[in-house]
Amino acid sequence: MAKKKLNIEKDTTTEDRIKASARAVFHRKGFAATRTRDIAEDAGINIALLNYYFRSKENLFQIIMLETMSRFLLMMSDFLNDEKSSLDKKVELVASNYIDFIMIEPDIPIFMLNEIRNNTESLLNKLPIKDIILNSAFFSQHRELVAKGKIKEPNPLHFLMNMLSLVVFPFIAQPLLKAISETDDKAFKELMQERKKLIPIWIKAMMKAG
Amino acid sequence: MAKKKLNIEKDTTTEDRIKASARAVFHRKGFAATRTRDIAEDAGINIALLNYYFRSKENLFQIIMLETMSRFLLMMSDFLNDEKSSLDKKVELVASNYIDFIMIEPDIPIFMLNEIRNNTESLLNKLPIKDIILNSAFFSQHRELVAKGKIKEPNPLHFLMNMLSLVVFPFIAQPLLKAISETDDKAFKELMQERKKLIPIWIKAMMKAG
DNA sequence: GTCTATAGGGGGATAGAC
DNA sequence: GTCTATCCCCCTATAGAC
Repeated sequence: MAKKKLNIEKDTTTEDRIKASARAVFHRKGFAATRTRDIAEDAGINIALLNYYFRSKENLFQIIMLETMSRFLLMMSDFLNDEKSSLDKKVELVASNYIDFIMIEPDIPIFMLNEIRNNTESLLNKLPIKDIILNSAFFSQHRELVAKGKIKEPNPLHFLMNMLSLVVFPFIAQPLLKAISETDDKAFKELMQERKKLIPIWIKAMMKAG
Repeated sequence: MAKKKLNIEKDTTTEDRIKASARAVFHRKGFAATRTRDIAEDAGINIALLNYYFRSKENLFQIIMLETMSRFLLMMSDFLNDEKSSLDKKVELVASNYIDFIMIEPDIPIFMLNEIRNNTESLLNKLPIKDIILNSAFFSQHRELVAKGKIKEPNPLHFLMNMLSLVVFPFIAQPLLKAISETDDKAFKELMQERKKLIPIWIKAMMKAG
């Protein structure tokens, strides 16, 4: 233990190493609590070089934030727009893939939601969020099923909220839930694996009920 | 508009006014992004006085954090331990009251979850979280219904997660959801009102399904 | 491109008058 | 108790050598 693994690979450019470190530290601590020193140390360089490449902490943050959000959005778009699959299948896709994604990068959800709160829309307006989500196959399929009477609650926003809630929230509340239930890391991961199968079943039951 | 309402009431003690301001600012911006100057200004006093009463920013934060978490825990405990009501009824209680609570103080959930992430358990261990939640009537009722075959998924943690997810997550993701769907504040509040009735119905359907 | 040294400023905390 | 003035550290950013 001890000795943290630093991000000093020889086969990447300095710029990329700084970005990788910035991403890691920003995601873990958020903008305000992050010091450029931490990023520089993690990347194995000094602050001067960081500013040489990225001008300022603020600017570096904007770059990371934009990339992280684009990545998230692109992933969502892929799942929600797959024309071939049914709505049920899409729920399975989102649950399974998104849980896998968050397991690998557990800091991203709370990081994004927290920074969005502060940046109040400045960033949100730079991305075509509305187009991607609202015009997705996911939403039009939902509309069809509502028309056919297969789904009771007609508002697609409730549907989207429910799906994201059940998938994402347990990770955001992870420390609290662990403390409540004396669950260790291994057991928690198993719970999340179970949810990959359970969430689609639950969602299906909800659609019929209310 | 303009002119922010400052917290300068004559009928409270200075100490209480500082605490009220600290609570407001910490909740909104988190520990790292908060400056003691902001708190002092909001309370209508200066930093010297803040340190006279509370010694340090860190100490003031600990006090606020502990109070906020205690308050949250006490509320949960009240809902989950009401011996008279059925499990279904408890779900209604939590959904309805907790949504009302968050509407009044929308910053609390993400504030708590975010600061818990940084403080890593130091604070969680000061509170009797486990006892209050795990030994609650809520959990024993859940166990009974599992035994009777009325609930399919036996793990009470899934049940707790689902309930909290459906209630809390939409508020945490509020800015994102608003951006996605072009929902304004009024419409969003109506959605949350609808959820007070919908969540208990959904939960009931989920229990039977998986 | 990368470093050392340092400027510049902001923010938490304290001394001391009232 | 409350204020003004000030200290001092830490952090971002830049100047300038290599």
